[in-house]
Amino acid sequence: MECAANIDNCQYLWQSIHVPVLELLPVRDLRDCCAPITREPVSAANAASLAASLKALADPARLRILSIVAASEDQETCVCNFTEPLELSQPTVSHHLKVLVDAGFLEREKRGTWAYYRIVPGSLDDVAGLIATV
Amino acid sequence: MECAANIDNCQYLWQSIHVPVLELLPVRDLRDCCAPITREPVSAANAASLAASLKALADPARLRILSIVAASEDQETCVCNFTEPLELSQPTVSHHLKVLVDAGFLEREKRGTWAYYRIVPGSLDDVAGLIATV
DNA sequence: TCCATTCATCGATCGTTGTCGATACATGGA
DNA sequence: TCCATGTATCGACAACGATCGATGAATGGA
Repeated sequence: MECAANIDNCQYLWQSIHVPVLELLPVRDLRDCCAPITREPVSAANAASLAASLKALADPARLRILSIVAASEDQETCVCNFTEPLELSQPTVSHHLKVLVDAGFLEREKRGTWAYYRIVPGSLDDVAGLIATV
Repeated sequence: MECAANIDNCQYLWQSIHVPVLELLPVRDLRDCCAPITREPVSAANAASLAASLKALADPARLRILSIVAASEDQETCVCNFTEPLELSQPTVSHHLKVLVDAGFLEREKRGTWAYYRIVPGSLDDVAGLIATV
């Protein structure tokens, strides 16, 4: 289930990238105050999609979680490695991990009693690229 | 006052970029479950700073506002151009504009009765660059 | 089979935030 | 000076989200 949600999210991100965000359109009517809009701004759907991804990133604890995973030797970490540096309870850490998995930034693999998290390759760069195209 | 807040925010962003986010540190103690951490993760302060910037961006209306400004012919727009495409009330639009100005993504200039907004050059690319370094 | 450990989920709390109507402020024209 | 217009601010409300303790589910070992 988590895996499916993850794939969906990746596809969503992928679509957002390959949809032309800014397209040339005929100039609109002049107004009293401002210059006309020469390009079609980002659509409401694309804005909502990117906003959802950014919302998943816009939390100090989640940014540090991603950083901790990226900084670990095997590029993966179990939950027990987060609670101490973040100074957060285990349920709270699990909550943040779920948000990041659902948003497509982390993938989860359970081996025995432990759950290991890895960064989905390219996911952060994708969002960074989308921001620059707004 | 708004101008000062704007400058402060830019400096904050600037510092975040030039502070080395990931620094090499001696390997920590091995644990039972996970590989050791080989690099120092992003600090709590830097994470909070970046999260604040991302939080300002993580809203569909604000992303569309930035897009509308970027798509306008003179790279600047007055408030009256936002309410219609966003389908939001004027106070709500003003609220979002204030958030973006406080976060350092927009700058505001009042000419006569109208207020014009421009994108602070490089601000979006700065955040995009920071995401890739997490 | 029983227990300890790891992690996810649930329910509750409380601060944050997006939204709007009402209002205040500023500007320019009559 | 008075009024119309554009914009910001205020106050309130509802929805959201970060957090935690308690609990449940799964796994592995004794």
